[in-house]
Amino acid sequence: MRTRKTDSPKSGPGKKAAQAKKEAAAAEKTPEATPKSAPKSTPKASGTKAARGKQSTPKAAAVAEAAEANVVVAAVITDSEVIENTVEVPEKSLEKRVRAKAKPPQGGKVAGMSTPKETETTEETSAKIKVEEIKEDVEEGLQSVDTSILQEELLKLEDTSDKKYETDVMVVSGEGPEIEEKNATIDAEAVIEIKQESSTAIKDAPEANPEVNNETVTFRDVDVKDESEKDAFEDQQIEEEIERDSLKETGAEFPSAEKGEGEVEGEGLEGVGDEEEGSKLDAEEQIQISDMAKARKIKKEQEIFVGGLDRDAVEDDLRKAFEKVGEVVEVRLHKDYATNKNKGFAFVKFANKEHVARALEQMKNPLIRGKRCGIAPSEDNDTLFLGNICNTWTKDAVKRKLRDYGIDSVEGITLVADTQNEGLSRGFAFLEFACHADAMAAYKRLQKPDVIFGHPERTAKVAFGEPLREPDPEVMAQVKSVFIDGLPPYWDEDQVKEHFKSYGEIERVVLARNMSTAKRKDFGFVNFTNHEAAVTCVEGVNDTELGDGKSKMKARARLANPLPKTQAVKGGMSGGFRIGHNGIGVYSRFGRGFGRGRFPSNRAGFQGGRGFYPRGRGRGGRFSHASDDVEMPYPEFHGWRPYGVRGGRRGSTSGRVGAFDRGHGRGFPSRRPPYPSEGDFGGHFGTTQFGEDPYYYGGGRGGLKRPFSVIEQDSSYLEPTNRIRPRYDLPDPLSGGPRYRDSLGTSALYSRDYYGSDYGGSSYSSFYGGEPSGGGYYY
DNA sequence: ATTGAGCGG
Repeated sequence: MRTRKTDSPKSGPGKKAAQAKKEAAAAEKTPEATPKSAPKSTPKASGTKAARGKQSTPKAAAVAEAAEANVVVAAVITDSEVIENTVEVPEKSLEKRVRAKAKPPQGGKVAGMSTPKETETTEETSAKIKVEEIKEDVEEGLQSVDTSILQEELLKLEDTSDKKYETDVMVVSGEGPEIEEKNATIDAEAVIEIKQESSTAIKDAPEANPEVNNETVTFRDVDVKDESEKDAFEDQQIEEEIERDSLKETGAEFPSAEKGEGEVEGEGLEGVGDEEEGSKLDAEEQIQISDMAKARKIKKEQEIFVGGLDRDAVEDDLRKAFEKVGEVVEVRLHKDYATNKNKGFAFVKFANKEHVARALEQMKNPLIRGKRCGIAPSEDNDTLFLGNICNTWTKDAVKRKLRDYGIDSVEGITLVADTQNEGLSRGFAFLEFACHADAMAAYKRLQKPDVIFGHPERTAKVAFGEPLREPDPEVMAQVKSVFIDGLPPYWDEDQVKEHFKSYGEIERVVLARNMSTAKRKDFGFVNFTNHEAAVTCVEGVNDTELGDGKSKMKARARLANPLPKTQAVKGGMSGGFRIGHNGIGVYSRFGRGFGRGRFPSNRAGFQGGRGFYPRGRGRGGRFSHASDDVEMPYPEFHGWRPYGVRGGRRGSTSGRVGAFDRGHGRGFPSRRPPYPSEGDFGGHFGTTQFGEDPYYYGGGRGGLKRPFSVIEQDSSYLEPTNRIRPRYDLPDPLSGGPRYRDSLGTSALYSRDYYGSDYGGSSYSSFYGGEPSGGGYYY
């Protein structure tokens, strides 16, 4: 059963040129010249490697045909209905996307296949994989198929033959009404070759031809009804990955990467998944990474993320909307061909970053297709998650080990402590880097199979960190109190006041010493009479040493957690009263942002621990001004639900209508009670099924690194590490692994940790019942 | 316990 939609997803001007270019590139390629993508081979598989070498003419023909086609290669597993993977330009992305989107076949059957250096048992496991099994899974509708994995497996099977493992490939060419589809049945290898051809073809033109980036991908995940809510994040992740590869492939275009075409290509085909021995990234690789990161950054700066789109919105709707504020160069609307609708988000690329800035200024909540949306900058993640660390290790041990692996660019390590057991960690840490390039380089290095952090029989897990949350800028802009960690314990209130009075008029000082509740006694609060003084204090004090010479202590200062005082927060009608309810993604970082470095932020105070607000003269000054918070409050952007949703929540998009409306007492998802403003702290957070909005983009220019919450509802998405190198540490094969926190668990976790202890249960007056706004009960 | 600790009123 063919279910593919026939509409043409793309319609970019200049596409023809790109196509021509691709064709030309493809023409130059001979099948023989195509380096085998060399799916990582296990020892067992190596015996069958020969199969890869053989080139058959029918295949070549199919390859040629596909390469000629301007875009889509849809792979359908023979005899299986339903499953299709349709990928549009850039073709090179196909494999990556498929891999990224699909979850591996059940039970870890495939789990090891891209992890050549796994244990003996693993190899055996993967050797047992049969295509039929995969097909069964497909037919059962249990999951989508990771065709790249399938292909790899096919190649490993001793008896792989063209006959046996045919795969339907749908080639779509043309555009608009002239779109033409052809089905061709070819063998699995040919599919791979097609992919390879495609990927080589695109390398000629990525940045030069923006339209080739006008990709849209669709996957028919039969086990998911409505994926839209999680798609944004994963798609961006995937986009990034693709982009990374794409840039990598075009390394030759970058000044410092002087690879020959063949090499570049080979390199590119190896992709992220390659797992060569070798302990360090070589210099060239480093350079490449840094180059692509630069290019990436530039590209990212030229675009914005648009979320909360009406599902029926089309590229043109976006274009029209944003043309008002800048020259729109490209609209990448992510679509779901299964439903023939968009996925609710898009990336809009502008001519330059000034236009981006303007858009961010003026189009905070654009009305597109009649629906209020939200926008955010598109940014990078500089934080790595490192798991599987022996829990007795100290931060220093981690740091040393990282050095052993040649990673010395870490700017900060947050080794998460085990609160129960003094001195032990919870076995994971966050590594902060100065930039995405550094993080990426480290990521690559840590991917290698020799990376072990003391955990017996376990390689470390590496991934990009999930975003932390940031409080509403408007709210933070009113905080007058500074939380200071590392106050000399012998200071009393007066001494503290004396020490900080230079920053502004101090209303009051509260020391932990005098708090019965405080576990530590080395922190305190300095309450100024105005926000500016608090900010000044934070910047002045942070990372300086305090003390009278007896014992100096390095202090860390942050704006204190805002006190959720009703409307106070609202500062009029516009504003972010939903403290702790927003979903601004923030990656904590050290030593950046604030002049003297910065304490790692966390969920900005709405986590069991109150956070340090990472904003300020944010992020290298790219967008922020110190006054941002004050002068330019960003309206909220409430989007989809973040975390899991209890039954039914996820089933439809209708409940999301008006999700971005706020402050008017209406427009919230129908199944969700209107937010009482502080109910977010109280009732709301106590009620775990109502999670935070993941797509809150409060203008995002502050610490927002990624406008998503990454928490997954189900396990059909693989995070980077998994895509690249599945591990065997997934205790529950059916769950997709422990990293996929289930919705309720997640919800509960967040509810408790973020908001529970401090705010939970408190009853604050409802916004809807509310007191008049204004005032601002912040300290 | 493989996605973050530390915050009063």
